[in-house]
Order: sequence, then C-alpha cells, then structure tokens
Amino acid sequence: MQHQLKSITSRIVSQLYHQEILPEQVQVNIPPKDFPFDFTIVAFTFAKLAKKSPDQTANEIGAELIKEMPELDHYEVVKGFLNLRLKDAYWIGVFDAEVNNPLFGALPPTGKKVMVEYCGPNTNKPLHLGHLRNIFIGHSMASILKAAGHEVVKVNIYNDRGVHICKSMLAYQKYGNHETPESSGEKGDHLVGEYYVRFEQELRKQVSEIIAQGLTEEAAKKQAPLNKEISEMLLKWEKGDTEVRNLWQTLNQWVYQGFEETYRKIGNDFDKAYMESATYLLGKTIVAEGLERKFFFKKPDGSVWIDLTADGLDQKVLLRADGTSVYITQDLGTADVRFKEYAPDVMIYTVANEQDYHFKVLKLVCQKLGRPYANGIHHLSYGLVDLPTGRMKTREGTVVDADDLLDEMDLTAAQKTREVGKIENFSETEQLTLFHQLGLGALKFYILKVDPKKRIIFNPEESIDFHGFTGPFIQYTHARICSVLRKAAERSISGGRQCRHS
RNA sequence: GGCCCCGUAGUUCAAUGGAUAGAACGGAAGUUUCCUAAACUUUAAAUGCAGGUUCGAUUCCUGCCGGGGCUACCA
Repeated sequence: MQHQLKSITSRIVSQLYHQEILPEQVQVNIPPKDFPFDFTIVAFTFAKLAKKSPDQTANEIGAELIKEMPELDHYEVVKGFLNLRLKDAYWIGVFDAEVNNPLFGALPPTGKKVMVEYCGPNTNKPLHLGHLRNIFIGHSMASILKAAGHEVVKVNIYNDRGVHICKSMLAYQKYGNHETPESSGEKGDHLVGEYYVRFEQELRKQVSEIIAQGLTEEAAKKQAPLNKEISEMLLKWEKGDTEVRNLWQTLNQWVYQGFEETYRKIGNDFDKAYMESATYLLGKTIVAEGLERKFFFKKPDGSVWIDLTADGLDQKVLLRADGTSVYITQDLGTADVRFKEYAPDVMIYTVANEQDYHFKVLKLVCQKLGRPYANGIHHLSYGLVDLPTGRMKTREGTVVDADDLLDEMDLTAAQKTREVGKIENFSETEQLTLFHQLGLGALKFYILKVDPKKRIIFNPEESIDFHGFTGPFIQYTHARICSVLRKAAERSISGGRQCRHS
C-alpha cells in the first residue's frame, strides 16, 4: 500500500505542479497513535515546488488522491501533513488474505545468495558469553535474510591452528595422562580449555622464576622453556609431523563435539564449517599473486605489505618476514574458497567491532586484487559484552562460560516456574523442555533486543527476568493467545487460525 | 597523537530528518465475581554541552566533555 501511495502521489504531484517527482521522494509515514488515520504523506517538500502553502498543497494532493483511490475513505490536513484513512473493507481484505498465510511477512525470492559467517571460535577453549551474542546475531540475521527472499548459507569459521592452539596441545602432552572426555566425564571443549589454562599457569611460573634470577619480563618470556617448546611444536605442525598432527586432530575433535552440543542446546546449526588450517596456505599464494601484480610490496626483511595510506589507513602486513601467514592472510584464502564453492552475492562477517579496522583492510585488499566478491564483503559489527565489573578477561577468570550460563538460565526458569505452579500435569520431559524454552528465550531476547553495534553490560539477574519487555513475557502472551483460540475452537467459533508453535 | 563506535527517564532499551521523544523495570496510587493475577489501570520522570544546516534535528555537520575500541610480523 505504501508503494502504491508513493507512485500515485508522485504522479499527481508531477501533473499538478509540472515537476518530475520520483516515487522514492514521497514520504509516507505512520501517524502518531492518537490520530485516527492509517498513513501520512508529508507535503512540505512539495509546497516549494507548488509555490503554495504546505496546507494548500496537501489539500490539493488529497483531493486528487481520493478521486483515484477507491480504497481511500477520507483525508485531513494538519500543519502540512496529509493524513489518510483507508476504508475498513480494505483492512478486512488484508486480514483475510494474511490470516491463514503460513509465510506471513515473507518476501518473494530475490535470486540473491547471501553467505552469513558467525561464531568463529578458537579451538582451544569453550564458547563464552561473547560467542553467544555473536551466534544469536548471526543466526537471526540469517533468518531475516531468508525471510527477505534471499538464499542464505550459514557458515562457521574455526580458528583451528596457530600458537594458541599449540598451547593446549603441549600442556596435554605434558600433563594429560591420556585423559579423554569419556574418562574425565567432561565436555571436550571444556577439557581442552583446562589444558590451555594449565599452560598459561605453568608458563607464568617459569617466567617469574627467571625474573627472580634478575632478568626483565620480556627476556624471561623469550627464555622460558615452555615458549621454546611451543615454537618447536608449531614448526612441527607446519611440517606435518605425524605425532603432532595426530594430537591436534584428537583434541580438535573433542572440541568440535563439545561445540556441537552447545549449538544443539541453543537451536543453532550451520550449513558449512571452514577451517583456517585448510585455507591459510591458499592465502599465501594470493599474497604472492598480489606481489607479482605489484599491488603489494616486499620490505628488505622479506615481509610483504600493502600501502593503504591513499585510502586513509596505514600500511598493513600481509605476510611475516619468515614467510608465515598472519590473520588476514587466512581470511583472503577463506574468501576465495567460499566464492568458488558458493558464489555468494554478499558475504556477511559477524565479528565484534574491535575488528572494524581489520575488515576495512580485508575489503580494500580484495578490491585491489579485483576479486569479484570484493564489493559484497560486509562486516556485521557488534559491540562487546561487558559484565557489571568490566570487560571479561580470560586471565582474571571473569569469562562467563556459555554452557554454565545456559544451564543457569534453565535452572532459574525452573525455579521461577515451580513458584508459580501450573505445571502439575506436565511430565518430567515436558517440564524440562519448558524450562529450557523459557531460559533460552529469556537470554536470546535480552541480548537481541539491544542494537548490535552497542555494547551490552550483561547483568545476570536482569537477563533472567520474566516480567516486562522480555522473552518469557512474549512466550506467555503467545500461550494466552493459543488458549483463546483453543477455547474459540471448543465453542465452534470460526474464523480463527490454528495455533502454531514456532 | 591519528582513526572508529557509543552517550535518551533512577535503570535497561526504542524512535526511515517529521506532529505531543515511546516501552519495560524500579517509584507512587489503585484493580479479586470477566479471556492464565506469570495479569491489568492510573501517575511522576529523559535527548551530555555549545554552535550550524533545515519549514522541521534524538537523528545530519563542526567543536567540546564523558565511556569504549582500534592503531602488533597476536588471532
């Protein structure tokens, strides 16, 4: 209807005042709720063309509109705003058409393919609250784009190699005693995460011992035997050493299994997972290609750079002096692989705003290289999640673990539900399902109601609130609507629709 | 230092450049024969500061003040 209003109004204005007006230039608003009208056309912009007062212009447009549109009941002009009221029959028609449409609100197919990347965890520790915000944003963005008629591919990216991954591997090798998720009864990602922490602890011990002998912290870190062992392990990994690779495979499998369990818990799924271990080498060849084509340059020490000062940025390193790849190298390789596999029109990266700069660089580099997908790169940037006490810090142990949080939400939901009662007829399974629906709904809504680009201060107590503008309250409202429909059906009142649980 | 993001009731969040800045929680005052009292009704309460553009600015521009981030041969 808004489109129709725009195009008809633009034609009327063009005819009345002999000035070409495009439909997009017509502003159609919803009036404030006290006004008994459906739409408002803003006439100020046309008053200038008409060389008449806004009120007079609005009246002239209104008079023409009512001649042309049979759906229009009446209009009224207030201070240059042309308020329109449509006939009840029109709205009843809209309602009848939509009431039994299971795809209410969905748009027709656009033929466009959009890839949405989100989550992107390291494989050395469990998911935390920050990942949950990322996943909720990415997953809902994918759903929205799908409803908007696009073909959507949901992808994850695992940062599964590098120094930090070796840390948990080395600690496991040293102190693991062949412990497994089965033998310890721990979720795989949590188990591996413990060895990552263990490594950091042991390293700190070594460093402080060396500092006690009179060395600076920097020198101590370099000298620490554990750090040397890490470098050796990374080197072995890159060479494909069987033992190291097997260890890597084993630990990463445990982590993936742990992640999968968490994804299931929050109702998330991916169409495809990419591994940086599989694309970082390709990234290197892309850098070599750019170097050959003179888009990049090599410094005397052998490192490769791109000069983006003309674009308002700095010079950025693309390959280290020793020839190993950096963060962006992998992203270049991954982007190429994705385009080959899916040829998406748009690639959306759901990544926190601390990486705004990185994605500016990535897009620019792809543009310089003339990649066909370069202009379709879009960074869906979101704010970090802080706690009332400040930023989450691994070192200070203030990171909120995703699994712990989800369990806590369910427990609180259970507690609050039991207080109210009303679940006497529920089986054990039904109760658990309900608690989880409530707990997860509360958390998702609490996080998604905030503009993604704003940072969130996560307050555990508020997140689990069941009153006011919250997930559980919407669920409660849904339940009551279903109840009304059920009763209507019992009394054979027709015209309603089946209640759908979705 | 340079660049980017944020700043709205006591609190947590809304508002394609449009009319009287909306909700919720919390505060105050009420509602029991009626759809689930996990509810409802009424009420007080806010655009960081100073300019500019505009018929009109929470929104766009400039400066300042506050908060955060980036500016690594970490990822």
